[in-house]
Amino acid sequence: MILERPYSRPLEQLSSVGLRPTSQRMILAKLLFDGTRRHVTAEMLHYEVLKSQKKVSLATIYNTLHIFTKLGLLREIIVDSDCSYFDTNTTNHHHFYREDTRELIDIDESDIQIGLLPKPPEGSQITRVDMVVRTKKIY
Amino acid sequence: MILERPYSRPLEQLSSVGLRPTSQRMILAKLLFDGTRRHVTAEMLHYEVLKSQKKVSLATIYNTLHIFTKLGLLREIIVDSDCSYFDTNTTNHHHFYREDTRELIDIDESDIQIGLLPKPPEGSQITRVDMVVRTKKIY
DNA sequence: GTGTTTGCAAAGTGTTTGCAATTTA
DNA sequence: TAAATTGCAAACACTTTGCAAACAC
Repeated sequence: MILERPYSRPLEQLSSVGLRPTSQRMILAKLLFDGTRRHVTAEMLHYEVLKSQKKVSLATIYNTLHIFTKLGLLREIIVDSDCSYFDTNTTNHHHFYREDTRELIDIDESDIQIGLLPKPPEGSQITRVDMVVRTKKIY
Repeated sequence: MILERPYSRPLEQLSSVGLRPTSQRMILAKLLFDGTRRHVTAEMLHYEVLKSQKKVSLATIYNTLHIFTKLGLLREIIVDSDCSYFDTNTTNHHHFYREDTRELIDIDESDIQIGLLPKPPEGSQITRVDMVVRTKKIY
């Protein structure tokens, strides 16, 4: 597995998409773009912020996650109707979803071969292929 | 494409899983198990019930969809954080999701070749593989 | 009769929004 | 100082739940 971002560059991430580096965005960007692939929910991020003795309102976290997603810094992953996950890996890849821990785990695109896709419905074009391999705990 | 249920057998569907055929369940089962593959949301189903001059409360529709899902009559498909879809086709298959119309379209398992899956995370076993091919409108 | 099922209304949950105060450039 | 951003609290949409009345067997 190759990491595209070997070390943290939160400021560069923000300025690369033309966003003002406000203190809240910097706090979030540092947590998100720390060089590892992360899958976070708004609540998880909020908790991490508080844990680090800082403060960003939940509303701002939601707004920021969506802004980051719209600008291509994050990708939203829909696997659970209860909450949205945001992935710092915005390249094409897939996921295991552990239903026991509600945890997402990357599957590299190269680790799964998908054959030719059928033609999309008339008048529409494919934007993205998401494969979710759901798993449960072994008892 | 082969239909597993060439004609409607709502009563058989209910009794096969040991559910009492109450009038509400019969109304819903007739709409759902009409022999075609359907993808419905609770709201859609509610609307169809009202359109046919009948009445089932939304709460009962939600409860019934979940009971049917738990008993294997339906499969829940998660593609949109705004609402849950329920699929009358409970065999392994995949979907196109038209983001413009919010419509699900079946892709037969045989229409897509998926290579070997990576080993699932330690302590977990694969329960299901969901592929969602998202599409958008061509302008 | 007895346990199951229903429907209403209320509550719950994750998320979004309006808007005044604050911050950035 | 003009425009962007934040945070609060209220609003929101979808979904679930408590409970009394109705129903199935």
